[in-house]
Amino acid sequence: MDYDFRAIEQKWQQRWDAAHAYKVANPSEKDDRTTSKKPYYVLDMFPYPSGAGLHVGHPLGYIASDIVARYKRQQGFRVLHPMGFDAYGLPAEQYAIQTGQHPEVTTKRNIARYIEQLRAIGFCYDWDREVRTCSPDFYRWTQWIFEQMFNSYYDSEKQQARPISELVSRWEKEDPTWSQLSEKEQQERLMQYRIAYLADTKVNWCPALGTVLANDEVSEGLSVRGGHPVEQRVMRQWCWRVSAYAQRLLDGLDTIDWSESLKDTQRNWIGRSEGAEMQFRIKGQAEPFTIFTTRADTLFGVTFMVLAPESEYVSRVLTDEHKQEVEQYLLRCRRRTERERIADRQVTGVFTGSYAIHPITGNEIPIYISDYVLAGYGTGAIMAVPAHDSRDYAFAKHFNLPIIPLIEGADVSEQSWDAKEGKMINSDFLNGLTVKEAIAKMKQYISEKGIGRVKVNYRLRDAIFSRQRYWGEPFPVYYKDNMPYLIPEDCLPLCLPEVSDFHPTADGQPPLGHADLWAWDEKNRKVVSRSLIDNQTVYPIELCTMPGFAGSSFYFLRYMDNHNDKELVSREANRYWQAVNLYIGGTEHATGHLIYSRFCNKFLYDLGYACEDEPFKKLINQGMIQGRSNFVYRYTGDDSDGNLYVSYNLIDTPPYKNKVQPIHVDINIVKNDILDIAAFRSWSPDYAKARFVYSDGTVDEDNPYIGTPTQKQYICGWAVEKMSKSMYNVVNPDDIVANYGADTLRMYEMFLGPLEMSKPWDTNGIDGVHRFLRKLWNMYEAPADGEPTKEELRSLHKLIKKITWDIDNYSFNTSIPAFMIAQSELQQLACNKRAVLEQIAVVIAPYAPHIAEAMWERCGHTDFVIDQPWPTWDEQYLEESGVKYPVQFNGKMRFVITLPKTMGKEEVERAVLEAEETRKFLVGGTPKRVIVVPGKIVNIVL
RNA sequence: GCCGCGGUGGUGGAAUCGGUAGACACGAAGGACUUAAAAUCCUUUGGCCAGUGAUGGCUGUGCGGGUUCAAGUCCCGCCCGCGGUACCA
Repeated sequence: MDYDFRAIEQKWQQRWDAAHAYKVANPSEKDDRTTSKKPYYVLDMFPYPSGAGLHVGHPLGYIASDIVARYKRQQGFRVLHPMGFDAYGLPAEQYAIQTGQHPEVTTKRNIARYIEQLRAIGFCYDWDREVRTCSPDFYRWTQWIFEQMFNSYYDSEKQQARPISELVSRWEKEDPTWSQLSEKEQQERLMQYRIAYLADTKVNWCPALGTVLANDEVSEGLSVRGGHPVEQRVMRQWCWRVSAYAQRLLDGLDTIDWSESLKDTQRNWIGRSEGAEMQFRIKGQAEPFTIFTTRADTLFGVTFMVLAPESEYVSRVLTDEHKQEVEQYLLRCRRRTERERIADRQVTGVFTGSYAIHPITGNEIPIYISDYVLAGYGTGAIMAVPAHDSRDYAFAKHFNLPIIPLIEGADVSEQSWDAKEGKMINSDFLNGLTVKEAIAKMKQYISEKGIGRVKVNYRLRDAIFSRQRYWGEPFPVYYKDNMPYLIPEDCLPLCLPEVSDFHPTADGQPPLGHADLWAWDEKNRKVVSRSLIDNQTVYPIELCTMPGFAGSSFYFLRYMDNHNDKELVSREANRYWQAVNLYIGGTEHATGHLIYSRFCNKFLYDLGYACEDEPFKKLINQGMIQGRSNFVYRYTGDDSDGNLYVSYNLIDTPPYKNKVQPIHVDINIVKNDILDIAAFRSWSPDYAKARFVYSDGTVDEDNPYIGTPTQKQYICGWAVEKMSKSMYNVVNPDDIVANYGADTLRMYEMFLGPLEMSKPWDTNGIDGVHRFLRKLWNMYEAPADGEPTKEELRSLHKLIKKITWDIDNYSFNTSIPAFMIAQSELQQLACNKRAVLEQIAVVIAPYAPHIAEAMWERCGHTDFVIDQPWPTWDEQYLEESGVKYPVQFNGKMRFVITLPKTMGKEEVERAVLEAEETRKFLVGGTPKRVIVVPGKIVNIVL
């Protein structure tokens, strides 16, 4: 019978569904980790359900994790392998603005499509555990976590989050000023400590999207989503105090099994730098100002100071004489967008008229303002050492300021010497020391003299948590006297209200400003109409919503216990599953999701809601699947009518050379780079009159040939690009499933190459994998009883060993050839032994579960192959009596000799030297040395 | 600029601990079957050279050095591609 993959896949998907084969229950309460099955948690980064559906790039990681999940299950683990949807976000809302369709409607539709696509591929997800961030029974916990953060502060001594009530009771005892503060003043003070807090911050404002964006949502001054310009603004925003966890986020990296490159990306993003803060007096003022430097050793080379334009020190150093100039400069800085600043690297700045006093020499140092100093880092003020910092150097050259070299032999006439190498000069008591010694000595000196202190700074900033958008989690917050108060925990979830319009309001409020039912009745503890706001018992509710990373920062915990309506996750469920054993997803989340969720998890850990400090024990980044685009080449010569297309092999030959324009062509009308000419002509009216210069150079007006080389062909060019609609190179998994089956898709995606590497999707090779499955299927025509032969067992056990090694090492690509080789060996042996065939079905089940079930059934079973225990291999079947020794002469392989396995080093040497072939290659000479690696190789040195 | 990853046939890739480079698959070429085509099967397939041929020789993993009996793999110095990041003091 033919390999009817459609029937097979449909049948087994239905059977799995009917049997709830992928349902994973938590162990009952009396079970614990020692009595129950061991847990294993395999997680995929949940997708944002876009309108375009899945393309073949998305399932790559899902297939890999599915293989691991199935393998672990067969090894006897209880495997948690859930899937859900990161369903809030900008695209659905942008679409709503354009079309007027409610984002909930489009989101639901998109999710339904995603589920359909995912089901077709045969993943072993337990759909009972599905979560969606936009559903109230999920975002209730998003809001709950926000409330916990609001009610917590970071105790820097204990290095953990603590209830803010502890801080209040400490102040009540120890700080007499506390009780004298008004309620509002107390709230304001507490706000400076809360882990979720409200603050005036400089934000990335994106006018086109009408919202604020987090740093990781902005790249090179443009929004990551949509590519709109972003500018700087100061706004009152909710923030997550991620920076408090900087050190722990850094230290935790040493305890987890992630790729070095991903850890490095996080380390750079956290950006720890050890340095010193130093006080400089301002001439004529009592109060000093503070700068941060990592090069305390260069204190004797300071020739000017620089403040960030937004620095609070600016107002203090303003002199009447320079006031106008400075204000003009500040205005100019404020007007510039981030993008302009990045694009235009010219040195700019202005002198304030004030001077600082050098803390050791007492010299007067001019104070400048320049936007190369950032307000958000360190103290927003620096001491400039032009000889040893390239930015200071450029500034000094521009304003003609003195440059004092501090390192012996450093030539600073053309550029600064930034390296921390060399011996100090011109530096008083530091002279003669190395840079490293000098840094240490100066730190000690300034600490002792009270000039400054040792300080560690982090680049990591707090995360801005407000979005001026509709399609997100509402903040459970209302405002009394302009101060935020929480909606009581037992009133959650605070559901997203309906709005008449998804645009901002006329007065510039976020879309929730259109909602009528959006006021909090404190007395009756419920949401009421805004018309009832009296600021006595009814108050306005926050109009912003939460950002995308709110829900994705903890969803992995919720899967453990997703139907629990009392707790985020029960203690038992959390203790059982603990943390994600294997997390697979793309690198694009390196500095966003993977920082925020580590932070959020650490916070929940501090409060005792999560039992593991790090949420993702092992993480693999799957590579991107790029598109493989095809091109046709339109002739653009002077005599062209715009309808002539030149075959790719001729575009560099006259008369077409440099006179063709590449045009993307839909990859669906190209096969093996040969264009389907009829399809091309009907693809678009623009090409209806297309004529072609075929690969053999003939110009043919209207002969739509395609096929064998005896006929005329048009060869397309190709390139590897991002997979996107506009490049006509999107490949949809549904089409592959329809044409080849899910098992072929799964195996082919793995076959493409190592999971972590980026690679282009090239459908050309898929036939080989499909052919293999068909050949394998044909071997199951009539499984027979009988003892397998030695050779058959060797093939089988070689395969078991290989596949086990591969999955344990996440080397999925190398498994496919192993299956192919086993199939071809067994076919040559004409093997039809049930004992062998059923084991093949068991080990291929993680990769190709549908055909594996059908093969298992053909072997006479009525249960599921996916529940069969993972086999072990027996080395005795792998042993061969003889060893094939490659024999090298001077490192060059000459021949292979087979010798008994039992032979020792000397015997092998003797046997090789006596061999007929050896004499030929010695050509009479005597070997200088013979290297024998037993069981491996022989090398004869002449 | 800095950090990370990569570079192996026409293509995707294999070589897992320094030990036969190119497994496996695609593509291509030739052949079988067929009225024909599709499908299927068989053979060949890194490059160069010699030979009618079996075969043999040289060369070959981005480039240049080095370590080693032996290097795609380790070390040093470059080149190229991809990704991330950037006035972070």
